[in-house]
Amino acid sequence: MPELPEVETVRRGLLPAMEGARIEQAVLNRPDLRWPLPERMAERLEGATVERLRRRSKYILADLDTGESLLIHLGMSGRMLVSGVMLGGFHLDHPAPQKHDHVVLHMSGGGRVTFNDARRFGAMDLVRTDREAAHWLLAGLGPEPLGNMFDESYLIEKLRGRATPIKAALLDQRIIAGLGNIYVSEVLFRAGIDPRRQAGRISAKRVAALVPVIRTVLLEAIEAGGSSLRDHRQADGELGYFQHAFRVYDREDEPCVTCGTAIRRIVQSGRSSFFCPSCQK
DNA sequence: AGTAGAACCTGAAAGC
DNA sequence: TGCTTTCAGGTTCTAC
Repeated sequence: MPELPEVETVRRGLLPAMEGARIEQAVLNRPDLRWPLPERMAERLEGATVERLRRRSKYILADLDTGESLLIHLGMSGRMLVSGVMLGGFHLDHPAPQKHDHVVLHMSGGGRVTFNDARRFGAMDLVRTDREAAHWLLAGLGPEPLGNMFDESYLIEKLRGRATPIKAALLDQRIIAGLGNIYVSEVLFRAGIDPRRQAGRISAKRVAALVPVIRTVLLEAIEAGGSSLRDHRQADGELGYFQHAFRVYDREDEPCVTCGTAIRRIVQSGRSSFFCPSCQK
């Protein structure tokens, strides 16, 4: 489900329930997600106040006043539901429990945060905040695409000599952290690059042009997510999903928005890529 | 070293 | 209607 923009939208949606609030009760309905939950997780959470909510790539970090941070990844199907607070001008009532509600946090102030994940590819862990960068899940991540460490010269250098398709390179979280299958297709469409092209064989000029495209695509999606929070009509408290008009993703056989050619779908390393065979070379 | 593919899970949708 | 197959927005592990 979630790539960087969706995770950022989830983070923002969690703020009113979590930031500055105390975790009064943590209910763990199973001992593991993708991996076992950390030792004594409920005890380490209960009584702690959430000082800040941050995002690193597709991870959410809740900094606690205990010196630890709760690390959250939504995997493919992970969903966050907030209730008991105001969101987008609506008061969100507590929903009935659902199948796959794995972790429920009862917050001071009446807020509730429910982590639901059918496929259980998601994860949670507790890490010392001051040693967070060394955490095994975060240590290998490349730069934030919206941060200062990501720029034209970095990407040119990283892609140099690579035989892998540009699609796979942009999906590689060690090169750039936060893009997923949807936004890679969208980025390559806007940059006019064929997803099958070998990363190291794209001219430096075209690689450089990718950088602002990546930023624009992500920022537009974050903005769309922000709108969904402001104009939350369903008021069901589910965060991170929002209507966003994709130009190529999931549009196989539909006309290209630029030239009308039918969008193609191919499989690369087991995953769908969508592109316009006329606009992308 | 670098890359492609399988594996981890469940559920929704499409196909027959 | 019901059974089977395919596919899903992520990441790690294994095998070439």
